[in-house]
Amino acid sequence: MTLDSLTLKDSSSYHHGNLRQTLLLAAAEMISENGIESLSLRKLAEMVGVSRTAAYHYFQDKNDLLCAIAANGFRRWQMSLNQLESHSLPERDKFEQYILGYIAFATNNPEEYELMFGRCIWKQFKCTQELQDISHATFQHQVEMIAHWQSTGLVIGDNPLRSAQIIWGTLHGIAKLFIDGVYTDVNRVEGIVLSALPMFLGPDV
Amino acid sequence: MTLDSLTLKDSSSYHHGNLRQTLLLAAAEMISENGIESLSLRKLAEMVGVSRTAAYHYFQDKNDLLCAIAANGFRRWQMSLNQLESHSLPERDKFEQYILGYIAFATNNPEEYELMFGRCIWKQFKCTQELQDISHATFQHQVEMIAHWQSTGLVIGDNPLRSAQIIWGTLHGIAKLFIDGVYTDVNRVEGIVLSALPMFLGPDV
DNA sequence: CCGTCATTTTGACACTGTCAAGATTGATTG
DNA sequence: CAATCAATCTTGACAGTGTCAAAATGACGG
Repeated sequence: MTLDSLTLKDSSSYHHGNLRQTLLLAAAEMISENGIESLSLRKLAEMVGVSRTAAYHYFQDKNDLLCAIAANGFRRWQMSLNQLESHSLPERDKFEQYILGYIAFATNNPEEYELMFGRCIWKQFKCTQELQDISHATFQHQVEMIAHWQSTGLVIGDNPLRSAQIIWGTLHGIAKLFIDGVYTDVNRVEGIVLSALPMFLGPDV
Repeated sequence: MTLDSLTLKDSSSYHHGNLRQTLLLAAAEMISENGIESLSLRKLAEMVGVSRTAAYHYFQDKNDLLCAIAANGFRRWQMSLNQLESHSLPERDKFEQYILGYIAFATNNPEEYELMFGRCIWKQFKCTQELQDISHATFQHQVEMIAHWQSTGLVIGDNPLRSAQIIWGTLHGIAKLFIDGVYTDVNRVEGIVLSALPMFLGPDV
């Protein structure tokens, strides 16, 4: 499977073969290059070498395509989580890696992150079932991780859901202020989140 | 100045008189009713009773109008801050009121908040000078408030800017997860932010 | 009354998402 | 092998958008 087969249609063949995959990849690239709002179905079609409405055979509408990209993002993030858990590290270091990993994921894939957690999809109640499922599973996964760290006394609080919401909120807020350009120096984000870390730790660590 | 004079053009007169104000008010209402992305200059013009391009005499483009609305939001928020400071309250209660006030402002005016702190304006580097000025002043104001609370030992940390960034990040993140519909039960936001509050307090309070 | 100027309108263009209907093709039958 | 069928892709069309250039309108000072 060459790159060409994923980005350009072999102009001799009417049927593309793997148009859905190609569209998803091209759209993801387009988005990460120039932002979500720069994605147009028509430009996408032209880039892939297909007519303007071809995508409608695989995606109900533009929102459906965006949901699929977001779902891919959740899959990647969950793989990150699994990989983190498979390492054998002191729990305190694991927690730190979780936090740094979250920020890294957000700042390295800002547009995908915006799609996953932003208003674009969630606010308008147009969330695909697929996206609903994978995102809920991911949330659940993270709550369980926090709950575990809390049960060992590493993380403060006695309500796992509450703690997860606060920690997540903090990470999300700091990430978003950078992603959206309110904080302008992206290089400082690690330092900020590292000084926030002790806030979450219990008294004995 | 009646409501009519602010929303509908007196059809007998060619010149509107206060079109800029009228456009700003109508746009703000339109946005807070149906969301930022539902604001169209053409619908706005029709609602105000004026032709589609009339707004271009007062605003350079759509982005310019959005910046003006955001700037109004900053002015309102800064008045809130001033009002809070003028009250005579124990500092600890003032801090709590600050936090609750921030969340209330964000959740009561979600679309305006999104405009003030979201990617829509900041990410695309199309920020008006007016908006630049008022927002910087507001940020500065908040950093000074945190710095003051920190100097008295109420708030943890020794770096005022750092602490301000973290506190603001946390508030922003929690607010945004609600506003954008990731957290769905808006009524719980106060509880969450109140349990986050102790994280920020020094050891002796 | 005339001209200047701020203000508003009209016409036009390129762009967007999306629908309905038709064209093309590979696969599956009889 | 040929005919049918279903999947796939294209064409035409429509309403909507932001925005520019040029024209029209009205108020006001000379």
